[in-house]
Amino acid sequence: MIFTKRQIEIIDASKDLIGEKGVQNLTIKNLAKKMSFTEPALYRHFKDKTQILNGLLLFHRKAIKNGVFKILDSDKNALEKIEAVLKFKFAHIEKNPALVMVIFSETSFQYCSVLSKVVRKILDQRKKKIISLIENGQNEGNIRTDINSQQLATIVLGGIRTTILSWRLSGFESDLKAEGEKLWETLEILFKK
Amino acid sequence: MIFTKRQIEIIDASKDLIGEKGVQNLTIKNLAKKMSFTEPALYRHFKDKTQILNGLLLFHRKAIKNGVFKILDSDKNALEKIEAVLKFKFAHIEKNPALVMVIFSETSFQYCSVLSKVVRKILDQRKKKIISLIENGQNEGNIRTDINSQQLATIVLGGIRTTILSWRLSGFESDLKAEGEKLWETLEILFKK
DNA sequence: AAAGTTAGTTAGTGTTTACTAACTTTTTAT
DNA sequence: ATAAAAAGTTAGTAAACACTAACTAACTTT
Repeated sequence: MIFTKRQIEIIDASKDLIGEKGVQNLTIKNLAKKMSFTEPALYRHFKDKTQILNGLLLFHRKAIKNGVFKILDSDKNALEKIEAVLKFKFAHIEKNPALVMVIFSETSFQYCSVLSKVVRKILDQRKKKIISLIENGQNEGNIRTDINSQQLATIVLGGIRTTILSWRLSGFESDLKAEGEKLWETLEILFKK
Repeated sequence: MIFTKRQIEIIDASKDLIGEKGVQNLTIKNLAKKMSFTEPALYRHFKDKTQILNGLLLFHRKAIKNGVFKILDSDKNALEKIEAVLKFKFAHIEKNPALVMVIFSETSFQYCSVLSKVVRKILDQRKKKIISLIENGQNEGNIRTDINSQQLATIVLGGIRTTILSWRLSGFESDLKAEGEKLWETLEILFKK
């Protein structure tokens, strides 16, 4: 999927709207106002509202994917890679608080099949990546092997999610990066052989 | 807060509607249909829609609170109590899948101050309880003390949340209780001194 | 038996929603 | 320079939304 300039502008505006007041703040009216043109103009660029949200998800998925790929391709060991991925994600999210709102809105998307599929795919791939990193770490001898990779991945993902949730509930005022560091310290101790 | 019979029936119907198709499926129209009476009749029992959702949250909060209190009052040690609380929660949620949808909808409530306060309070109290249980366990010498209770609580809550999320994304078809058991096994190993 | 209360009804309001048809302006290609 | 395509406009639609006014049947209280 490739986006035009205008489409990216619209995706960006959508992200801002959601970041300001949640998914229900993303209406065609508000979006048009933010873009300072009229509502029908939006339909020149996206078939319907679902496609805008779909675009938002795909666009940022690509951004995150690129960041994560660089880390995976580096010559760090698995444990260091997990740390780097974690830090990258917290940094990306701190810069784009709106994304959290989107990710946390799986519920709202659940009965829009197009969107729920995308969200599911994102979460699924993320889990797979973490699992394989953990397995690498176990093979390298840096991560304990008395708990299987699947379970350890649950712990990692859970830690990330809870940390982000706390940040959101604090009104984005707590220091997400600092909390992320703390989380990593904990995970490192728990995971070491 | 005390509820009439009819209010509880309405709360129950709301829970079902949300469970079927998410929060956005809870409309006055659908609710009236499910109750098989007309829309205005609902307003004899609740001031507005927000109060219905509020009622739903409070009603189930009470149910969970009662269950958890029994566990806290028992003569188990802290580690056993954490295990019992975990299992109780997974069991309660397996029986009331709709509740998950509500809990996972914090985002949708975030900009309705009444509801966001309630959700926040629920999550906050839950965290506090887990933290104090962990501290008890640390004092009893059953839980490692090289990681502070706050961080360990993040891990517990994260594990719960991720497990429930996976279950939901599986369309409520995976075995939540079994996944809960696995989670506990993992936590037990990780937490032991 | 009269008066009041509770819990329902019918019929409707105003607002917001996503979206469209028809027209105009601007940009691009030849 | 002109034709075509792209990107905007105005004016509107139908459907969904939460909610209300006015009325009534059926109980309860006194």
